[in-house]
Amino acid sequence: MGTHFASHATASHRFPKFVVSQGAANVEGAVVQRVDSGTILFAEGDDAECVFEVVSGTMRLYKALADGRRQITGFASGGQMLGLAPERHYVCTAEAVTPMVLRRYQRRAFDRRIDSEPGMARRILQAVSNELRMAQDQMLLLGRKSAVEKVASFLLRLAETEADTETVDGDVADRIDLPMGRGDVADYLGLTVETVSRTFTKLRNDGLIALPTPSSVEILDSGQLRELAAGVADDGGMLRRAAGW
Amino acid sequence: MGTHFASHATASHRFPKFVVSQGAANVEGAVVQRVDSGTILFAEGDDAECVFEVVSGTMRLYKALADGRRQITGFASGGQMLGLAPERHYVCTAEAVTPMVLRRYQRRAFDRRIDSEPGMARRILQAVSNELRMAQDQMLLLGRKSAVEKVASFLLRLAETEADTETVDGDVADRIDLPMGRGDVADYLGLTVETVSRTFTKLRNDGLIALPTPSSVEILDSGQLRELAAGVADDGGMLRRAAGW
DNA sequence: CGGCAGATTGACACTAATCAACATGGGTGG
DNA sequence: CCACCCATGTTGATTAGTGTCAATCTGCCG
Repeated sequence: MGTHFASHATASHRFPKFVVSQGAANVEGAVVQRVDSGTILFAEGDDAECVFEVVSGTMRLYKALADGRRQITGFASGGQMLGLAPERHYVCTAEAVTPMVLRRYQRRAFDRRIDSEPGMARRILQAVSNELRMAQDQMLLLGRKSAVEKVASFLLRLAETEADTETVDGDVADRIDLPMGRGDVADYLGLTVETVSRTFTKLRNDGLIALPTPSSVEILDSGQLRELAAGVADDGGMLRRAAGW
Repeated sequence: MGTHFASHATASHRFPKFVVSQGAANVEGAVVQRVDSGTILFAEGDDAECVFEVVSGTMRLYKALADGRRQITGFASGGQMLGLAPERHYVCTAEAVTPMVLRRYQRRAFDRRIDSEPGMARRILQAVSNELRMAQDQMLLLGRKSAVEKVASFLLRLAETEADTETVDGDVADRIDLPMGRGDVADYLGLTVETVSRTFTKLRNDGLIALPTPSSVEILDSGQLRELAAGVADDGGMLRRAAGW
């Protein structure tokens, strides 16, 4: 790891837009709300007054250190709920990657439903548990995977969620659209923009993926990608060759 | 990061004891259970048939890659619940670091109480949310902190939890007992044993901590430790000195 | 067409991993 | 009771993998 000075933080990271446009349609306690990309929906430490549901678009959820180093803890899109955990304050910052449509609920109304509806708390628990499971996978990725393994895992995860929303079976999509830029991917995987870029290039040169544009990826060899993601520690035979096996 | 081959995995990691001794006392659906250190209480992927509560001792919770690389996602001690999330399978492995006393509940009985008692689901939700918050802190640590920052954060976190259980105020304990070895600390922080050891030594030489024994730490300068943990990127003036400021 | 943000590539620096030797210390058997 | 042994921890030398700094490329929008 380097010296960590946030030399690559861009202006949009440092001075994000705090404007939150007010929505219109009101359906059973929900307010539909439209926000521009770059909008900070809520910041780490804010009073958790609302719960949000993503209708369309992608958000980045992150925590940051004093000097600007940032760790994206997850991306939220299509149907995902934000601010579910019954904490007094938001535990991370939520910022729009793309223009978005959201449903906003008042925390108080939400809590009432939790206490009244029998199955409600259970459903929320299910959602939070799911987040926890993903968080633990991410810890394994951040703590123990190499750059290629991280990127491979990331691509496969995206491919699976895209396949879930588009198809019925548990297959992976062969074409992924990346709503976020290299900087976001880097902050998600605990890498730098340059390393992410180099790793994409390496995977392309090795024939595992194609990059029609920087923001769209085609998966050419999902098998090898999966091996990398699972951490089989196959480095293309470099070790074997070096040792003369 | 290195080549990741688990050359430092010890025999106890590879061939842990799977024996789980059967307990005796039965209090309102709970079975008290005693296990030796090294015992695997449950493994990642096992059917989640029981919920456990730690009475005494410390457990490591971890996920592992195919080649043995291991990421400890957390340590569980005094009063903490394991296997709360309503998943069909355990999402990580739980192994005793020290000899332990546990209370074991049947999952089915637990689910019944969740559905019957109104406040129950909410309390579980609270516990799972707390785990999620800690998981996100850990992601920030793993993805964006340097070795010293990681170790400083780790020590402070331990000191705070020890203070919570011993004192009333929010102060930190000045003396910490580490139930786990350097290997566990390394796998928790995404480092190697050697780096953890070197970092402890560095903190001792800098006068921030004392090490009466390898498994007990005294905090001498919690202020500077906190600065390190918060990521103020103060490297003790190394940069300035090197550049001749 | 020009400008600019994002992405890529290259050269180099540096952190932490690897490999290896040595220290410590708690337990066991003679 | 002491010597040995093995697990654990520490320290040293070297290197691999990423980070950093800097230049260049690409594509989009005014």
